[in-house]
Amino acid sequence: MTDALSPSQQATRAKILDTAARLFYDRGVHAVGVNEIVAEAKASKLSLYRYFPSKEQLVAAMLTEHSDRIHDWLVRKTADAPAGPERVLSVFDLLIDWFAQPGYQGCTVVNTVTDTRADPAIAAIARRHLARYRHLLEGRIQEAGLADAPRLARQLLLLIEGASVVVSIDGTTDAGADARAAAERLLAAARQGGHPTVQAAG
Amino acid sequence: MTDALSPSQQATRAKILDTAARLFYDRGVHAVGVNEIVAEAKASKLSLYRYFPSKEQLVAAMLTEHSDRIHDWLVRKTADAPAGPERVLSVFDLLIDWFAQPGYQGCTVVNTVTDTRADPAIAAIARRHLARYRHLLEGRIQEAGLADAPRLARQLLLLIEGASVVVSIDGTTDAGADARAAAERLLAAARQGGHPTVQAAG
DNA sequence: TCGCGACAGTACCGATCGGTACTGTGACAG
DNA sequence: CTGTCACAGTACCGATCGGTACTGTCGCGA
Repeated sequence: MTDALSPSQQATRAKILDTAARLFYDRGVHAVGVNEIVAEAKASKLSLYRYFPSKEQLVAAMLTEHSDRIHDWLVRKTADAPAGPERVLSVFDLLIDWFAQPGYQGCTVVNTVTDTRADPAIAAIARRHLARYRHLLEGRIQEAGLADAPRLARQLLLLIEGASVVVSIDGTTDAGADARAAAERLLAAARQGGHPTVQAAG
Repeated sequence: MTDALSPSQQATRAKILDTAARLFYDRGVHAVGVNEIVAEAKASKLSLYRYFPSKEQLVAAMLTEHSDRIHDWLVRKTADAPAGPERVLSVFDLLIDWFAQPGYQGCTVVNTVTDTRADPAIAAIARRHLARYRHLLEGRIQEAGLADAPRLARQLLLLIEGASVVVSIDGTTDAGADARAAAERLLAAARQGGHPTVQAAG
């Protein structure tokens, strides 16, 4: 095995990856060239193409690393919250803080899959990202002893992704709180155990 | 007033606009050049630049027209549905059909605002689009006699936008039904009049 | 019949794109 | 001291970008 990278090589690779992630997020994949990435990262194109065979694969590596980091962060942070429904809702509290960060422009995964519509590798990373997200939510919901966890997890994910989109378009963070309130109601309905419909409620 | 366009001029303009809308939706704004648009539309660049001063403004015109058309379509179709909560839910039925169309790649407004992140004109069109969407939902909710219409409208919009994103990434249409079921529960909770929380439900 | 204007088509412009080749330099191992 | 390797920097490649200029043609109104 000679394909292991030395510490300094890892540092160069990471520097390029971090710079690319920041620029891609700020302005979009198509609007940022490799020349700008290496200039900003104080690296050379030779280094970039040593670690990433093409711009496409640089984008894929960036997105994979980002998805992994977000997933680990969510797992760790929600584990700190008190058990029960509050732990499920803690996901929304994390997101509300995230949305409020200056320069928030929506979910990196969603933006990147939109930027690179024809790339099946990017699409696969995005599908995996959503699947892991649902898996995390489902686990937290089951821990809270709530029924119909798979469906609830899928529904909460809709609120999360919707809030991310609306926040980035509206420029306000209200959508985060709206999503949390909606999630609270959906969880409450599940705790009541029934499947009330509009008709049945009349 | 000599700035009115003759019927044949309107036809040329519309042909370019429709072709641009289709190509931009399929592959993204940055991935489609003006040469390809005029070739596909069987027009000339001279015609394109006669009616649209730049590619940016062509994109803006396309998005404005698209937003108007979607809004009119939603108003008209939901007006056909029976009054009451079912009319609110009819929005989701329309979207479920829409998501199932072959080649569905997400909401044009969201995709375009992601593609052209730095363009304030596009961002303004997108904000207006969401505001009209919320206004429509709010009206339908009020017609159904449900309380807390503004908040409910904002929450339903999160479900709609979230479902659009998830459908386009997952490649399945399940998210539409999930969004409808979640909306049904939120409407039922509003009809019960209370504001139940997870804590209060214990 | 004549003339005007919208038209499709094409050649072209400068700029920028992703990607390659090649410089010289500095660090480190034998 | 010497060879090696990763490095930053730069010049360069063909291709494509948005946008302009200029053909010749067609249709319509006077």
